[in-house]
Amino acid sequence: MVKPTVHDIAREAGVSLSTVDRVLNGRKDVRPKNAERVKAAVKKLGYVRDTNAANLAKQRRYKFLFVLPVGSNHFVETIVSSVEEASGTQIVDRADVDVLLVNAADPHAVVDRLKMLDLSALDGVAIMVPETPQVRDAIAHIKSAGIYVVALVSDLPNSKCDHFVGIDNFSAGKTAGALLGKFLRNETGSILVVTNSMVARDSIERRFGLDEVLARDFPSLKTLPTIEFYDDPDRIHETLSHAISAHSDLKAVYSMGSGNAAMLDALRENIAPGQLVVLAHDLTSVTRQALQDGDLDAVIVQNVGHLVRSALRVLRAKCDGTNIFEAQEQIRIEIIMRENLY
Amino acid sequence: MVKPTVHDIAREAGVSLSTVDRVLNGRKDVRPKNAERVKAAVKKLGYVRDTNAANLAKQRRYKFLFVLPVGSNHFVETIVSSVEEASGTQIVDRADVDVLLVNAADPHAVVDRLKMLDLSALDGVAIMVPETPQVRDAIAHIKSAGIYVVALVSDLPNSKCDHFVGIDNFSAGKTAGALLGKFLRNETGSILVVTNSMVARDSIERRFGLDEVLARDFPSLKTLPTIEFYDDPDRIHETLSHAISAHSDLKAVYSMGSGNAAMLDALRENIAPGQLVVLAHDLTSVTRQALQDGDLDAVIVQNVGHLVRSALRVLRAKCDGTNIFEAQEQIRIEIIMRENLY
DNA sequence: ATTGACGAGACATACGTATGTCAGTTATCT
DNA sequence: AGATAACTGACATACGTATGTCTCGTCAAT
Repeated sequence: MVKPTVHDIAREAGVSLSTVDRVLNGRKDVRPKNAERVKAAVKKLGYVRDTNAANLAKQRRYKFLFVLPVGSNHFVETIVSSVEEASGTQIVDRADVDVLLVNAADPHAVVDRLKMLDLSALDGVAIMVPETPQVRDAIAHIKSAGIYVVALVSDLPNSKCDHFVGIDNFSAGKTAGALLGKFLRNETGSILVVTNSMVARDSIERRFGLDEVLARDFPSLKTLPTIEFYDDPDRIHETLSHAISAHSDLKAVYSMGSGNAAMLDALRENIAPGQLVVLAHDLTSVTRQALQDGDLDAVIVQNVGHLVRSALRVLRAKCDGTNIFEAQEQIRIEIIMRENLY
Repeated sequence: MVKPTVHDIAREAGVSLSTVDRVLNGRKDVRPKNAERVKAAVKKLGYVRDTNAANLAKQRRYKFLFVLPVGSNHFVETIVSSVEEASGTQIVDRADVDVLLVNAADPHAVVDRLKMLDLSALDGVAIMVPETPQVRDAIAHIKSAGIYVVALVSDLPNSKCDHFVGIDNFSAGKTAGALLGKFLRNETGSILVVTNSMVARDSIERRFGLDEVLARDFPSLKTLPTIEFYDDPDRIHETLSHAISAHSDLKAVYSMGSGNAAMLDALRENIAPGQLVVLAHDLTSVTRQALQDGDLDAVIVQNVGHLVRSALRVLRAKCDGTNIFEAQEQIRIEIIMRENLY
């Protein structure tokens, strides 16, 4: 049983190769009746286009762009280096991949940068910025140019993206809750929740998930109101030491976002090692070191290499018009401790 | 900057296309001097063979085989269905994938089945059986026929495999130890360790890892000698209920291998839900349900889809003579709870 | 001087698909 | 009916690589 080719289709349908090509590539100038016969032949013979041969013939190179937020964010740095790593892999075969760093804090700046893109030389964009009305419009504009867009890390539910590559942050929060609950089995006390900013939807969703699990399954643990850092190390030190002295029953700290370096510093200054359970998100040089040193009990992770490769695979599939294999593109919520660090 | 082709190499080296082809494909009839010039040109222009075009021209289809143990093993079932799922993906493009089930308990039977293989119609094998001298010889035989072999799940360190696809079981055991230690924070007591058989190297390595972490980091927890089930449900019930009554300070059960269904049944009969911390390996229908029901606190997992796809990617890369991307082929030790179940 | 082995080049064909040209055939509209 | 537009097929060329055949020069051994 050998794979059928366009020639087989042409023979089966009783039309010429040109007509088959016209049907397959959605060109005009083909009678409905013949189009039907070609489609029937495709179905009957189980023809699937040989994407490699097609791309070879098309001499096509894809151009993909990652739009990422700049800033003092270690997580983004790991994404950038994963993108660079992935360039030179089978995945980015026949594709050029670039990274564009934008100031995500300023929606207008983001949109301005997006407007400057040369859309004619672009096939797909993976974008990681908070969703604002301006951003939503910019994405609509990009998409109207026939460019595929996937949301990365943070979903953009109101923008018409082709795909979301990232974890479900509500589940991530629930996972944090379950982990804290099990780490504090049979204990009573309160949990400090910190993040850089509750404006980011990620933090909001994680907080919801956390509260749901703790309230339902671990009622002896109480979560304190979220403390926001606003990227200010001084504020981190001050608020943390204040919270620690204010809550004598404090049992754990859960950091939902970035700013882990300063937070860990502040913890080291104020409490003895191992006194509190400490949980954070994302594997960076900081959290990695903290796991090694025992300053963090566990980190909730979305594998960045997987994230980047998945985004590239999805964009390629969209461009090639092939199906994506859902199971492979599912980003898992991983729990990393010192012992299963990679 | 466009990708150089064989034509560019020929021009650069001042030889004909045929000569370039002879050098690139290791054929004879090339003067050393010319071979050098071609190699220099390849390096200078940064030529990399277009694998897709090459495979297209070669009209090549690869044939891969998964050799897996039969038996009442849910884990193997998940592998088989992952293999079937993956057939029909980009990964197995230009490849046929088969599964061969063998009776791993009988090394001679395994070897007999391996000897019956038509090696001329085979390009790569992913094999998951315990390593015995007979198996080692059979693998050497397969390899001597120019077929690539990767070890799956259990490493075969004394066989000359091309790759190992699976987790480090020593680290997996350490992860279990850390998890138990953190789940039983501030508690004192003993931990029951069960498995089907300590003959499998996986179990031995996991046990080593477990003991190392518990002894070093959690000295208040004591591990009991490993109980072996030998695939006997009655024995599971009997030994478990005996162990539970014999150790009044029992705090946790860690199941290192298969046989989880019967073990969970036995636990449900003998103890109240939530009384013990329960840990197991591998995500199957059984452990999945037990996580949902709260009968298992966590499962240590090697993602089976990833496992299968990695094996296929590695085999393809070996056949194509391309590099494998290590970071992508690293199988991670995942910790799954009800909240991050996928 | 002849033979033969080896090294090298020129050229052709193929893989499955894309795409263009051009001549020729229908269908549709006035 | 004639003009026009819509459709169709035959054919060629290309993508980058593989692989075959045929030719020819070189060099050493007979």
